[in-house]
Amino acid sequence: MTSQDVILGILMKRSLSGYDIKHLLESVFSYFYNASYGTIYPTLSKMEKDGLITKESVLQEGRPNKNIYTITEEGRKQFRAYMYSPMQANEFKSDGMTRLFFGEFVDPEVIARYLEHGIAGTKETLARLQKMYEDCKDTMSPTQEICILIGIENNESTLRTLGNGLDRLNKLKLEKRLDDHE
Amino acid sequence: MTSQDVILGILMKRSLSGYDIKHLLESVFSYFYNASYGTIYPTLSKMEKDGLITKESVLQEGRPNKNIYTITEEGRKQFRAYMYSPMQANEFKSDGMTRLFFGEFVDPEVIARYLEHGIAGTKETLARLQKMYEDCKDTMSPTQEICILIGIENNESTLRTLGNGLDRLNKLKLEKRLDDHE
DNA sequence: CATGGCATGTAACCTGTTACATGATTCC
DNA sequence: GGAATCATGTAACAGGTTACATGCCATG
Repeated sequence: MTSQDVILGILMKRSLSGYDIKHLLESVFSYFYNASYGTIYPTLSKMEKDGLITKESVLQEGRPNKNIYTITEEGRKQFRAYMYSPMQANEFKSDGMTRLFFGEFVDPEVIARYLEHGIAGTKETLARLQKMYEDCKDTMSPTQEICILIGIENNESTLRTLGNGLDRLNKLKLEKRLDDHE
Repeated sequence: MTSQDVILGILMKRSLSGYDIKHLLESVFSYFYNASYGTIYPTLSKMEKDGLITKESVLQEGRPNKNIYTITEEGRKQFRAYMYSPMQANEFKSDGMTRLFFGEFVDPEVIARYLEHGIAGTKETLARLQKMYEDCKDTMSPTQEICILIGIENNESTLRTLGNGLDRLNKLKLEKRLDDHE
């Protein structure tokens, strides 16, 4: 999965500008994919050069001009090729988990901070996904609904597991305190 | 979090070779971090040059020689700096979720394959984590235990949610079939 | 005799981010 | 007056992967 594949998928439904695409990625996709302008604009240029999309400049008053990109038949073909290509494994990289793994080298208070930070972040993501689901569930495709429900369920579970982690940590602290009094 | 931070953390406990580090990453870390030899060896060289670790060549008979790396006081200082630096957000990139999101453009059978692929992969990860937990739980630090338990719980949840997704999909297929008969 | 484990290393490549530049308009 | 939104783009850099090169030993 490259940014090109994702952009092609987005353009399958309607023509958009690079700016629009970025906003879509931030809202709907943010849970499983992300890209910066520094990726999007050069990729769009390359795709146009390769004939996968066409550019139409739209003049606007009071605002900068827009470049609206439309997928070509060649682009649709390319997108289908992606959708039928072998699947790539998920990629997950967690600074929080890494720190937790090395937790024996820092104070328990720091570990608690790690977990609390994770809990706050997960809560935010969850709230965002739930809001999105409420706002869009009538206009979403069935598989998009599955997709967002999976995201919600996963974050709910992560929230539980991080909470459990914090409980385990507090239990450890308590045990240690009891040991110290022996 | 860079590969340097992770390598420093690993060397905090004992001195290891690049080859050993790679194997550790594959087994214990694979759930939340990964690096290839093409990252590990150049990083180790750079770290030695920067005085964070020292190299000791160990001659072996019947096998290639090993370079065993040991963390220095400077390296420990650097590692502590990482552990107290601001936390980075988790990174998650999912080809499967992306395809699911664009599911309206392919046959339902293909979507089912996506989900089944995800289920198989998650089961594998889960089995690996559970085996690791059984094998190592007596030698793990408390926070490492929390870490692996979080991984297990998360994969159990993902398995449930993917299963739910498959059920939802089958329900949709059924509804569609009923609609077609009207 | 081929495969896989042990062990290190590099060069070419890919993919992506950050930070900057530009500039008008609207909202507080 | 300052910040945010709209809108595009690039250059420098970071961080990584893949594939290859080397070579011996043990196992099937």
